Amino acid sequence: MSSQVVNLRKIHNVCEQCGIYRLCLPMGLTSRDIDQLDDIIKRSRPLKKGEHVYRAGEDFGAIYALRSGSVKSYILNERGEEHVIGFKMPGDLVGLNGINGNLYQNSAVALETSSVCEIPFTQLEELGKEIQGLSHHLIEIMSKEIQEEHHKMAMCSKMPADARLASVIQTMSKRFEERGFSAAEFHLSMSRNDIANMLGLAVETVSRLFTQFQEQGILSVDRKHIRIIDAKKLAGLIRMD
Amino acid sequence: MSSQVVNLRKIHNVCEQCGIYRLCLPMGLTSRDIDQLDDIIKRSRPLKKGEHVYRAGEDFGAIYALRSGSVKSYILNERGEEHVIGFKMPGDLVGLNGINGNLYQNSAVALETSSVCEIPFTQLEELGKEIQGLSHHLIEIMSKEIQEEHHKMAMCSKMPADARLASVIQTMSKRFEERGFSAAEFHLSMSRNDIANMLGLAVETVSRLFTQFQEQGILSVDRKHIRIIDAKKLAGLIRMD
DNA sequence: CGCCCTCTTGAATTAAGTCAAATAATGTGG
DNA sequence: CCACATTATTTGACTTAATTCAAGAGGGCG
Repeated sequence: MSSQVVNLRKIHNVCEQCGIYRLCLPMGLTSRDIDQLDDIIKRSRPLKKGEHVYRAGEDFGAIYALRSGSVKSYILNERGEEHVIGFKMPGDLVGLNGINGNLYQNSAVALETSSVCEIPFTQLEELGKEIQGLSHHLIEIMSKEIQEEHHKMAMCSKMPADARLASVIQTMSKRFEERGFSAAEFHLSMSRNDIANMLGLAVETVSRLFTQFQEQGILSVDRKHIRIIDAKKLAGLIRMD
Repeated sequence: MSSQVVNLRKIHNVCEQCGIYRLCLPMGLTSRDIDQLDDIIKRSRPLKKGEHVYRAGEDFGAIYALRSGSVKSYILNERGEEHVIGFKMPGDLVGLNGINGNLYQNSAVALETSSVCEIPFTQLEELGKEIQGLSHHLIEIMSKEIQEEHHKMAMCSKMPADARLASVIQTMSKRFEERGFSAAEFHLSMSRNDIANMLGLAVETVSRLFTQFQEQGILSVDRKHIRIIDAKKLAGLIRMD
């Protein structure tokens, strides 16, 4: 019955079962350490499309690892208008912005049925003292997020519309590939509006660009299903103004 | 001679002498802890205008706390064009982007004579294990940087040109105030070009806007010296498209 | 003192936005 | 499961904010 024992061990250690743990917080930890991390993580029922992981202004208590599905983070301005910050995929952490000031500064909403692991932050920090490398890894993840924001900033402020959209598609493609999916063909969970909003463009512009990319033989677009036909041409569009 | 003892203690503890340590990494630490932090920090000779703190692509070894002066961070694209990410003031940390991947991902250059404290990162992490709150504080600083990047993103991608410039001026004003300087009157160390570049605008546009703000009685502008005449009007310009 | 670089200003151009309307998807209650 | 209401996407025509191009003014530094 040793297989039974192994199974029980595995059932306990949900992180190691998880398809994307290599992209997530447990990355680089030993089996034993993952076990400890596992103990503090709460797994919530799946969120339905439109349900929030957390909302701006709520007390910060935990960061969330996205296990499946996808999430959009956004802020609302004084006039109640939404501004999309970015899209998260399985393995990504959301809520890191809430650490400073102990309040979430943005909101995170499920774009499709999604499940998240809740990681209470004080417990995570406690654990960081015991587990070699955990704090460091968290800091690395945050450093990466800072890099990515710099990249998005450079993109948004100085690239023409077509280059911005091409860049988003290329980034999505890479992220799908990292997660073991096809880099050439994937499903966008966000609306045209969300994409336009994040890029600082009008929906109409994004729509026209999708049409144009298709006419130029760069993409094949069927509603939210995207197929990259000519990755070289796509990359060639990505340029500064 | 107790005053002499105190002085020697103070000479050793450069951080506590430093006018901006409350905005910097030592924030929230005890005197004793600051002392330990002090021990690992290297203080380099002042950088002259145009000298680099670090360059993109160099091995990551340390983060830098800006002690005096100001620094611009930027990236170069494939074609060698510069893209300004942001401006740093005393108390700010630069180089956090290098943690992930162990390479600096952007460059940081002095905009005027500036001095920085070099904080070797592996030693800082070691110290984090001993000093209660140090790791947490670093994580908070990074969280704040993520928040700020989100803010800049929202700004750059969806605000009209005048709102972007107004926002930068307001942010600068707040940051001067935090550092004990006048919120109403200050000197910009960066060029019009740098401001335009960061905001994704043409230099000409920024120049015209400065003129316009002056005509509207919002600012008084004399080259790089800015005086805010009507902070309410300035704030009123900050809006989404 | 004069050259160079930054900044400013004006005129013409253009990329992207707005407005309007048709079409396609999605969801909802009966 | 269908019919209708609602929302998302696409397309076209027109407008505009901001850019580009061109040229002149001002400052700072060697």
